[in-house]
Amino acid sequence: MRALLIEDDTILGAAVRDQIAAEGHSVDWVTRLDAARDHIGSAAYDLLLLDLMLPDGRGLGLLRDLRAKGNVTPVIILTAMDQLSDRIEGLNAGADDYLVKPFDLSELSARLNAVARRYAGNPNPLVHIGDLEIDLAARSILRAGRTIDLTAREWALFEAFVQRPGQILSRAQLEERLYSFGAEVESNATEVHVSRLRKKLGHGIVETVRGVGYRLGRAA
Amino acid sequence: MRALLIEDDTILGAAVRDQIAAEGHSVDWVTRLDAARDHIGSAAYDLLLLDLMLPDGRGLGLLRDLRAKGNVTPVIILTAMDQLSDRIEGLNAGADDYLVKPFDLSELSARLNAVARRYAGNPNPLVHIGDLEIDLAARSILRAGRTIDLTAREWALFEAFVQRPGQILSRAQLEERLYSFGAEVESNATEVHVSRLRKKLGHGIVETVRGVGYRLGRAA
DNA sequence: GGCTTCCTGACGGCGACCTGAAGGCCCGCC
DNA sequence: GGCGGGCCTTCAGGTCGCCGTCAGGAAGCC
Repeated sequence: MRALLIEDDTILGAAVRDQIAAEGHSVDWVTRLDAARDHIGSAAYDLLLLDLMLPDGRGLGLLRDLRAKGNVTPVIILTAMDQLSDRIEGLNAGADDYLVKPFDLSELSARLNAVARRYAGNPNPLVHIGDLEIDLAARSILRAGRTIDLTAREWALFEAFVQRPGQILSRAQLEERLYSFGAEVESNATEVHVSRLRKKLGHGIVETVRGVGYRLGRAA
Repeated sequence: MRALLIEDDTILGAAVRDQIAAEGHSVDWVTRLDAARDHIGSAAYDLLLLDLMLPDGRGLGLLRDLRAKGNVTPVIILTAMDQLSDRIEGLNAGADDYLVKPFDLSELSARLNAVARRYAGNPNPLVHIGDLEIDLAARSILRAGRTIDLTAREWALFEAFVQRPGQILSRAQLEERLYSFGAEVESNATEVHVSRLRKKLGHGIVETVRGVGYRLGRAA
């Protein structure tokens, strides 16, 4: 998916850009409306992320223009907490969703996937691993039509493997992912989670690389 | 399309009437609530434009009455800038949209067309979830021929789930939807609403995803 | 065989979640 | 204007699932 980010705050913009890129999408980032118009005119985007307060005008005009021209590209509005009327106006002008600053990157990620999926019209992007059918956005796993439920930690682990198939992930890398930052684990908690994951998914899925870490099995 | 304009300001009223007529619709214009009731009782309108401050009372009562009687005619509220609470009440009472005075006639025209378009497809599409039959436009739910009544909050919640089947909705997303005009919730009100929703719809419908949010159950 | 690394069952604490009850607000009715 | 009822929020008590910890055993590696 290709997204255009229109945001003049450099700190926020960089964070958002990185997050979208981390999800495997490509991002262009501009800080002004005129630049945005140029980009939209010359490239096909699947999603626009639009800040409303920009140095050369308000973003709503751009949105209205696009919709008036029949452009139906999904638009997510980024807006500050106190600009209620802007949000309302934005939705009325044809925005698909909006995020109130400051927002969690996970929140952004969720909306992103929702919008992308809606736009694609597809049921969902599915990943197949062995006999498992995985819907990363909906956080669901199917085997032979039966759903498999994972807890938060189990899912975080599993997701890490699925997003980097074939790659060996060290314990440290996994723990970094499970525990938001700094939190140290001095027990074998990760091992335990791997064990529980295997119990639910079967033993061919996660493979031990002795002395190094874990990776997806070759059943994939 | 046939519209009823309920507005006591003669200058604004005339302008709105002319604009709607210019778009090729027919308009009736009244300046009082009692007259509005008479008209609605005796003719079928496709759209109501409702001012909230009228010489013989507040327009909200009329709106509530209509919705209570099952009337689903689209309603656009006309309201002054400073009456934020009225707008919230209005949307909760079942209005489809609103315009803040003073507004552009082009603005009016856009909303008008949006509403007309939205309700052009006559028979409402039905959504089936488990043994429930849902008519999103009419706000009705049937199980085995019996209707299930939801309160405003309950419906808002349920609608959110129905519109995004399979997707997990975080508390933040749900609350943003329930209280879209800025109010913050620091209690477990959302949980309580989910609880009541389950009591009315059955326990297979809304499913908890611990640590993440809620989603439609797989009974669907 | 001895050492290290890894696996997994068990368990207790904690926090997320659920739900009944109470109080307040708003609205319609008398 | 007072009264009653519906709806919403808040609060508190209780339940239960998840997670970290530990320990004993299994599996690799020399």
